[in-house]
Amino acid sequence: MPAAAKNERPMRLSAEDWANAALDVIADDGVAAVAVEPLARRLGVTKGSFYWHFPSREALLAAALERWETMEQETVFGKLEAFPEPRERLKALFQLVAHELKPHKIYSELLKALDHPVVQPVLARVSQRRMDYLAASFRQAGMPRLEAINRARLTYAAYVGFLQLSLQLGQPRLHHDEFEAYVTHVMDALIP
Amino acid sequence: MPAAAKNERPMRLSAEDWANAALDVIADDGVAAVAVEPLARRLGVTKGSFYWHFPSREALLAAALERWETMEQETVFGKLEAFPEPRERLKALFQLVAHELKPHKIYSELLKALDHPVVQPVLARVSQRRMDYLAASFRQAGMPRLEAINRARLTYAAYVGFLQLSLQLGQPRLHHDEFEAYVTHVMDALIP
DNA sequence: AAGAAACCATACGGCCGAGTATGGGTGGCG
DNA sequence: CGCCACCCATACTCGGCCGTATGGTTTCTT
Repeated sequence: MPAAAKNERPMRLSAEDWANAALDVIADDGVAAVAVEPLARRLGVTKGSFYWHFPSREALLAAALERWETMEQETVFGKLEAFPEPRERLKALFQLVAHELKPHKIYSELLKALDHPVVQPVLARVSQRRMDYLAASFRQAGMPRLEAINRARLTYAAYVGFLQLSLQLGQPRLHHDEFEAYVTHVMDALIP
Repeated sequence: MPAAAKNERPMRLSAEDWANAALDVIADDGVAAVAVEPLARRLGVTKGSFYWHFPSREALLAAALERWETMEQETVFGKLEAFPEPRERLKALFQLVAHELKPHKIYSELLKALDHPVVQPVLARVSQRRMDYLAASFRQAGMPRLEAINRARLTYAAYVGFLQLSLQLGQPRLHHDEFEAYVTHVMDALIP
């Protein structure tokens, strides 16, 4: 990653660099803020560069989302393979989600851009995978099938809502103690 | 409301008409879609009309949101005054939210526009009021104070997440039976 | 070193929406 | 009737972003 694009004049970029920059913008200001010319300024080049790598803005979005989807696949599920106990795995998942909010910023912004035709199918896949994973874990924890599915829905909805409320509506940002109390409460209420 | 703006040529508008039209657009296509010129076309007039009633687009948004905030105040809480029993009131609230999704479209779209400085404070107020109401109900149902607050947070997060997932990501739109099963599951899990 | 390929700058046309200026029409009210 | 608020149309300017065209420069290749 060509992090410092400020001083070193001769900076050649690749398509991946553009996709990464697009993801950064999405995380900070949302999908709507992904514009070619501002992005080029941010990278210290002009749009003449961009249109060599991509045919259109849409293509950049598609590439960025594809990149994000594969990355999220590995990071989220990878860290949970270590927990064979379903209940412990669920607790680990809750803790994981609760304590590193930064990687969830992109998901939250994509959620806000769900009307965009390029975003919708990606989010649909990712969300479905996650909910299936949750349902399977609840099932392994002893729940009957339908109940596990509904509990997964509820849990994932609580996750999504929590993201929107705490990330976007940054207002009532809980402090450490009461936040931990909240996480504990959620686990008690949702994990059988 | 001057619903049919198609044929009757001499149609005078008021500031309220513009605010209502803005709310319609928000419900359908989000806050970003509230633009003066398209709105004027939709109403069968030109922007010359708009800039008589409002000094800017921001002012229209502010007026529309103020209007929405007062209206939502009455409708949502008004229907629940009939239930003195806290547990019954909570169940009624869940049923109410689950079965008339249309009035929640605006809330969902505003949630997606939370980065907008005009939207943020309004949503913060409304959300806080609703969560306070939830917390009070849980408390009346016998929960200790802190637990009631956290349960209110969880419940409201589940509501927000459900809105986003079902309204925006319209994909896995549950059918009647399994939807009712889901609502029942949620009530069993969250209402003590 | 010569040519090809990769990468980028400059400059242009076009769309669309925000505001502004200005004048015209329609109502009520004396 | 005539005046004055009220309401709207027309016709601009301005800025921002998309996409295209074209030519220049660097880097690889042989």
